[in-house]
Amino acid sequence: MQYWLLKSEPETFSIDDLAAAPNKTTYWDGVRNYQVRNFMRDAMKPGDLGFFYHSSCAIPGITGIVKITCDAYSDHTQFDHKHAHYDPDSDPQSPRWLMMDVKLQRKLKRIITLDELRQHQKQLPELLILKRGNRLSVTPLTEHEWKYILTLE
DNA sequence: GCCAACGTTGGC
DNA sequence: GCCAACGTTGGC
Repeated sequence: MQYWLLKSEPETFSIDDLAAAPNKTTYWDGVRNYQVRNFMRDAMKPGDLGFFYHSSCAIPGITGIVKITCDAYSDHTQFDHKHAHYDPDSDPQSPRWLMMDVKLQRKLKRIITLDELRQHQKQLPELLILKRGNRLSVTPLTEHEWKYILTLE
């Protein structure tokens, strides 16, 4: 069992959008970063849990808990030349980019803000979201980080 | 293989 | 809108 933090811009797709989706499930498309692709390909497994994080917004922070519900599979948007994430260099026989499905487990009772996480940096010294320059849209968390953050709720 | 230019992310 | 950080691209 692994733990993850998944960033989403709420103006594009928010925790409430996920709550309103059929079966509270969506596919996580648009990853165009090799490190994140490799996480999805090599490390993320069905049953893994993730924090749903709102980024690039007024109050960045953790808003919910999701479950990974399948292994990574080809992200179809890479072959759609009308799509913003179209990748003309990806070979359909060997797709470069992957996505997976996530299902909402529950919304948090309240948002655990980035600001609040920073106040607990001593207890979370390796939390990647708090590191300078961290821009990965998917990052792993340790079990300790996962459980500690949940006690803040 | 180096590295300058450029694009993107994301907090503020 | 600004800008620091970082990944990618492409000329050499």
